[in-house]
Amino acid sequence: MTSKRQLLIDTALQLFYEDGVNSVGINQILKVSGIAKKTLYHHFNSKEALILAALSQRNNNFIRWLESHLKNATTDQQLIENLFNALTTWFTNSAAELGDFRGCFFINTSAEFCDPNSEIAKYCQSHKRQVRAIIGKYLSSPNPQLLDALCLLKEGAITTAYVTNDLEAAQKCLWITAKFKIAL
Amino acid sequence: MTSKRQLLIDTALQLFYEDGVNSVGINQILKVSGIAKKTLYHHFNSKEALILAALSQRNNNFIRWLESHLKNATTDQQLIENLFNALTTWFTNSAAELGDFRGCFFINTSAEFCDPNSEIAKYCQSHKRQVRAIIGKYLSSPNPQLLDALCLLKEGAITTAYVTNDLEAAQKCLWITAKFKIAL
DNA sequence: ACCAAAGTAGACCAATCTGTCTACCTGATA
DNA sequence: TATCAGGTAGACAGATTGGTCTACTTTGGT
Repeated sequence: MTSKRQLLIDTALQLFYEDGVNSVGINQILKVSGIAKKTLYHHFNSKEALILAALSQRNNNFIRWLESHLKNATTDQQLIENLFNALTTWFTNSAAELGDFRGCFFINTSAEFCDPNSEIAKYCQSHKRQVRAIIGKYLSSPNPQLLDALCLLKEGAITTAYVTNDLEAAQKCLWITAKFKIAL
Repeated sequence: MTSKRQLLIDTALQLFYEDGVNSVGINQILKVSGIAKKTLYHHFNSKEALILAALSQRNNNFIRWLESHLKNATTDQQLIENLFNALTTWFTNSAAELGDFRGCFFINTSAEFCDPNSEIAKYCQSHKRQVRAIIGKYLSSPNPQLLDALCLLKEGAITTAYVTNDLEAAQKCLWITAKFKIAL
């Protein structure tokens, strides 16, 4: 069955997100999941392939979670509130689907893979594009400048919440957007 | 003399920033710098101590660079322009003092060290506090909300420029601040 | 002139890393 | 019933990791 494959991905994602991709060895993943090494290399060619699978899994989880928070917004103002309120639930470990907050898995993983042409770096880039597209989809009308502003504030909030442990970062973004009535 | 010590720090910082702290081994630093292992461990107790020294060096470089760009601003508007224009020169590799852009060394290093109580994570946190304080110092009057906005946008710009290779991220921040006349 | 600190080269250690391999077991399907 | 993908355990290989150590040389200040 593919259940072992899935268990490997789940375990890898959990550990990778928790400790960083380079800090987690194959053997640790095998130990935690209770799966044999041969089985891992039957399903994945290399550690990199497993990392990509974990990134993909996280991408799916994150996008499903994000979309569930944005979908019922009827105005741009509501969309903005939903977005940053959702981030706050994430930062405060109230978003069970995303696990204990340890920053953005894709930003963190990018930091560990310098080569911007690696598959891993490219995947992280595409994740950010997807997230941007989703937020844009729920805007009442195309508005690249507002979209840029929301994405930049979002990235700033995630980074700030993680590095400086400022759990209010997303709420501050809300106050900021409230101040500038830009194109709302 | 301490010249060897300094050479070690310079080499370590260069390699750490380029490839990530966990991807660079002690032996690589020794090879590049041409310094003996005994000498390294004479000056530093451990790799972690060397990392902390490299972080400190980078902190000094960055703050000196930042301050040089902000100091002659006479209005808040000018300060904001100086800040984000400076970031753009960094992103486009026109800030020689900071080396080829590879994101924020402190964000990247935080991503590699999960434990928020580690000395390294704490140092990264304190760097961000210092940068915030410097920007605040040059505001015409204390304005925590504006300061929050600038810091969040700044973090967002750095992260976005690095992960998605969007070199215009800082310029977008400028357009955004131009739109909202918040407390200027 | 002397002495301690700072430096050299590099062997060595134990641990860990990714990845390969042998030998065997299990269960579903043709 | 035969077959084959998927699974097990774990030894093994080859490289690399951070760090210690010995034995020796260079250098600068008193």
